[in-house]
Amino acid sequence: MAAYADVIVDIRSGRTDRVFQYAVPESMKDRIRVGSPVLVPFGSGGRMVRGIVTGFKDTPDVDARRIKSIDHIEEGQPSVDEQLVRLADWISRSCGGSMAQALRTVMPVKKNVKARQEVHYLIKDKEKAQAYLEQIRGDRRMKGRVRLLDAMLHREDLSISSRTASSVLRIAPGTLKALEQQGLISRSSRRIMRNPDMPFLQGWNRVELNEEQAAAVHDILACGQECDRQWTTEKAVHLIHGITGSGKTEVYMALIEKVLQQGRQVIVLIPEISLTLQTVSRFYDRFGDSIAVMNSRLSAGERYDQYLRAQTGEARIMIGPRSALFTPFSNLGMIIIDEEHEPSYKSETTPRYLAGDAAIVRAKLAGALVVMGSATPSLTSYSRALAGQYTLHELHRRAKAGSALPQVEIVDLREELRAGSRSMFSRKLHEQLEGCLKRGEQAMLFINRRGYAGFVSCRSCGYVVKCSHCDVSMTDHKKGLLKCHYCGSTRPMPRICPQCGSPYIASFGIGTLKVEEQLHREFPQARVLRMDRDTTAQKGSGDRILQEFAGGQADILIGTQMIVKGHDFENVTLVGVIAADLSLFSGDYLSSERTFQLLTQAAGRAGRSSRPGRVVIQTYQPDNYCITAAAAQDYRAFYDKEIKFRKAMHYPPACHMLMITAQSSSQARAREAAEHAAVLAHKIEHASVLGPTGAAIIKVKDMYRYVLYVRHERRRVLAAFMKFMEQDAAGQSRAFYSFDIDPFSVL
DNA sequence: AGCACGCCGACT
DNA sequence: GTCGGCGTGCTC
Repeated sequence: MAAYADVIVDIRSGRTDRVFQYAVPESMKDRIRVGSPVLVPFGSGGRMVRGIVTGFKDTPDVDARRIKSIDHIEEGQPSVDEQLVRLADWISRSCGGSMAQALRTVMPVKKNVKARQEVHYLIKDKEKAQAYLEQIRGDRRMKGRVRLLDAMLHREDLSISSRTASSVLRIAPGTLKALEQQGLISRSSRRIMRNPDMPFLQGWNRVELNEEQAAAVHDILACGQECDRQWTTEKAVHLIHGITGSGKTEVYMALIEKVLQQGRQVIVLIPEISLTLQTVSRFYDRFGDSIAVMNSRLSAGERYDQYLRAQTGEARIMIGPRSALFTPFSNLGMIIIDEEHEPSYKSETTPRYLAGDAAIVRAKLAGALVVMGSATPSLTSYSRALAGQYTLHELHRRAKAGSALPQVEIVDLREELRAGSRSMFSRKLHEQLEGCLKRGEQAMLFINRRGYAGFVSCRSCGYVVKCSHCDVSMTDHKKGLLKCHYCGSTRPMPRICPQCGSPYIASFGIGTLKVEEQLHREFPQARVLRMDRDTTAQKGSGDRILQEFAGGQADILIGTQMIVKGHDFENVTLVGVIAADLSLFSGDYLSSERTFQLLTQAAGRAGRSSRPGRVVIQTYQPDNYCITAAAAQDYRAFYDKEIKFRKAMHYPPACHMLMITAQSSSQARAREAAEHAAVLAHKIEHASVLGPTGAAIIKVKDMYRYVLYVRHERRRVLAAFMKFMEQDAAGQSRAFYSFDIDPFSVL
């Protein structure tokens, strides 16, 4: 073992963001390794600080007399996997932020002091339990009990650990207690040792794969075998582009099964928003409690338990949001990223890593495969797949027998206005809603409130005011003034439409509440549920609304984008998009992509079972390619158009962009700081600099904000500049800088 | 982040 | 003459 260790000293400052060399005392040499948490003397006075070992060397880099010794290894503190230390190094270099910050993001949370005992519950009498289950099935107040008994009865040993019951099945402690008191289950602290070699796959709920699905599974596994010989990105990274309802989840499950059979583990990333009971229970049905679930709602202790389950091999599948990427599996075989295009796969705090890119790095370190899937892949991923960097798999057919893609109609709202229809429901949508209600089927109304900031458009011809330099829409900035969020140019609000001369030009804003009111007026008999940020503020209320709707307790569900993400409602035959344009001109380069994704996903909610689905998309831009392509569920048509636009405008993925925001309570100082950053940015070779300009909302919480964009072909160059700026800024406290690298969701 | 070193104003 | 202000710089 080497004589010297590289240690990252964990101090909350960018100034010490480098390794410091320490001597390894003889007594530690057999125990210390990369990732070990250590206590080292740092600075004058021999003050002790925490650190993480990131590497070893035989020779000192500096005068050996200056090198101190490691004090001790912090036993009991969680250590970091060697692979994860290297992943942290990549994150720090490619996404900005200090190495200490990167290490903190890949590290497990601090251990909970109290040791956990293994409590198990066992079904006492199988027949009795089954009879009781049938008796309460369908009772909505007994949902937890049904879930629990179902799971337990499906297990060979008729038992379940309390940990699995609460974290995977979300069973309340009271439910367990009640069933125990009824004498149906018994509590014990017996430890069931699972034999890892035992066939543990239960095999129920398995679905035959169709040809397309089977082919994708086969091809991916074949690439996996080649990767075992030599790992390459082309062979290891797979993008499944499958239309809504094409059964991507079944493909994932088949893959997971195979990887588990090889004795390797799987990480499944899903967007935070779809970490619902429905999604997780699907996996649980198939794989039982070899599943661990990460969730932002878990406490630190619970989270650590999930880590432990993964580390000890008790769990072999980790399902969770992007942070699940750092699960310390020893023999990781596959990382699955569901709904790959979702914005929640990018960290919104430093380090701003992209789960997809980080997954590829982790997979490379582990020799594992990456499988990304989406009905609407991000432009970046799809362009990489077309360029041959990833292997592309296309699923063109809906998996469920008899289910077809819905029939989509676009309603031109300009025509509606001309025909004298002033309601936010077009005649077409009104008629469809009526029919839907009459047949006792359900409808979803989707309104994208994100565009609330207010773009300016003409109600008569659909004209949208755009910036002449940037080809993005201008937003209603303050009274009478329009502004471009990219270059900062302004122009006065036109009184009449510059295109058709109509006076019906105004900024546009509409919300879910308005839709609900209108619905009550036009369909007083309909039972309506509303789901948006206001109604889901309470923990668990989102799940409740969705379950009520799934249970048929409402006819119409109104909501923002949160209702379109991956929920399967069998009885929904109509989807209405109130104003498709709302997200189209929100003022950033991603607005088209986001609109297309939302519309495609929304349309995909209709007709999931055998009854035919219908979709009505209302818009002022019936000819816009985002809308026509989404209506036709034609991803490729959208992609081809959009990628041309991005290339022409030098927007990602044609290049990378760094956004620097300078903030200060003094407007002059904020502007100065942004200008200072711009001067420095201009020195980067092959970079182009946009701005600085005042932020769209210049003053937030009494802080003035100026933004600057730096474009460069290489992300690393931008990350390095960001690091430099962080340290530069720490030295001169003229203003406070914050940074973001593309893709940014909102500007 | 801490802590020492360092070079200018009001004090026992 | 000295105590101490916190500006600047370093920490293996």
